[in-house]
Amino acid sequence: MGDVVSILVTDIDAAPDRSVVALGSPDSWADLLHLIANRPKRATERKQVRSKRTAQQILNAALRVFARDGISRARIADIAAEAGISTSTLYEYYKSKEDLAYDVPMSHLAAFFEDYRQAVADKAGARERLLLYLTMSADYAREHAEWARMLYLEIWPSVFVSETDLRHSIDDFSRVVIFLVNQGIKEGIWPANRNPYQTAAILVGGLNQVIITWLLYRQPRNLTKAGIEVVERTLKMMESEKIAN
Amino acid sequence: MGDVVSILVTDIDAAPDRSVVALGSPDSWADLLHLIANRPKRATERKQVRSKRTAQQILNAALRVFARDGISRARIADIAAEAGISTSTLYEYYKSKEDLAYDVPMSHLAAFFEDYRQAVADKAGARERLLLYLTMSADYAREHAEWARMLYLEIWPSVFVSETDLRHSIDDFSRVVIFLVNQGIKEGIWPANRNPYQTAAILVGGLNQVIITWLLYRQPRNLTKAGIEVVERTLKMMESEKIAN
DNA sequence: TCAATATTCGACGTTTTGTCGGGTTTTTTC
DNA sequence: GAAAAAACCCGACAAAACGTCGAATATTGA
Repeated sequence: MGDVVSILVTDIDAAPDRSVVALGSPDSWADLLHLIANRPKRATERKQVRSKRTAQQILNAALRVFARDGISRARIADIAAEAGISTSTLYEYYKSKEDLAYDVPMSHLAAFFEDYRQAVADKAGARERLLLYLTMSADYAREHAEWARMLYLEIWPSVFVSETDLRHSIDDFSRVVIFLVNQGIKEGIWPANRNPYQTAAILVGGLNQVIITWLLYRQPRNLTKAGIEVVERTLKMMESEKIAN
Repeated sequence: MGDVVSILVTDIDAAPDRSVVALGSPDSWADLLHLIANRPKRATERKQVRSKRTAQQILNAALRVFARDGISRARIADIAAEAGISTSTLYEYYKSKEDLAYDVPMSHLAAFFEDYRQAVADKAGARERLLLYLTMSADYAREHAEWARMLYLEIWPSVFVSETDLRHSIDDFSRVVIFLVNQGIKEGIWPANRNPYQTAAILVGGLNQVIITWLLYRQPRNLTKAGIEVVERTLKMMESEKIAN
């Protein structure tokens, strides 16, 4: 999987520093949901209506062209043409192709978090919340395949995402899983003698593997179903760990 | 995780075509090992000794520069300079940057397969072979971090690898896991009512997640240990599935 | 040794990225 | 509601990176 959950680590060293702790491990579920759904968008917000429309057209065009040609092969001129503007206008919005490539996945990621925030509102237990989260992420990839292709297969793994805002959003993805794993341990669903980061890695890794395989080969055919199955199987195995121990 | 194991799928549709079956699912373990360790190298083998040395220098230089700057930011001129040749000479060896980027991981991948082939010689059971395979892959990533960074974080997930020779080697990685999972099912170690592709996805996905986290953040500190732990835990969980069922 | 072949490189052409100055449209101010 | 300010847009141009070609050099084999 690549993917989206990679930072199983951010919080580990955070203990000494209050501010990082506050950001890294919100005390409550509500705080965490609020955090992930409200990451600052672009610093350069556009003022005029026409301009907002242009900005949106650029994002749409970029998604199409990047998905079709791949980021490295895609040309800025093509994206501008697709958006119906000149290349120099595009540079008015983004300082480089790299900058644009990193911004494209952001809006969708924010939309996913918002979707989840609403869907999870009436769920209480860690298991139910986690199951919903992971299966929704598979389903979201299926529904927005162009975007998922770009994020999972090109953007996420890039070493240099580390330096961008996008990194925070990607970190958020795993932060949620780790929070819920810890909650589940507190609830006694899963054994406490397991490393929660490792648990999260297995859950997310397995699912992402399935998602990526689907993105590349459209196998398994029904991603939604396959996502649910792999997550439920993994969760069940983890629950039986307690017994087996 | 990206990773290396992605093609959990290749064999599925292969049944009707004999040649594909033969290639995709060798009957014996020995055949499979032979296959993966002997993928054709470059088509353009060099004739002169001087030239072979130059070819090696290019690969070494490319690995250093790609790992340092990332593939998209790396410049062909820098790689040539690092290799002590002119850029036009480099084009004598590779027709494009992309071509070079895809070739760099190949030699190491072949070396890994060869290492494994030797190490597994005296192992018999599917479980032991699989455990060795996966833990060795984590350890190999640790030992060759620059290479692993390039493969796991940049090359592997790329959409366009599909079109290259590299894809075959990457497919080989998962082919081995799937072969061993099936062997384990025959041996009765794991339950037969599970989808072997899914089983492989969980094993590889979880491990790769750990490897990628290490590549990005050097966490967990001891990758070798963490790799063994996550694989053993997953294998144990899978064995207890039978009981829990 | 010398002819045939393989390899190297400097010079040059092409493509793509990115910048700049000025013109146009929209918003703000009075 | 008109003028000033700000935001926006684009054509022309500069810079950088990619990639090609033919001549020069080195290697091989007879």
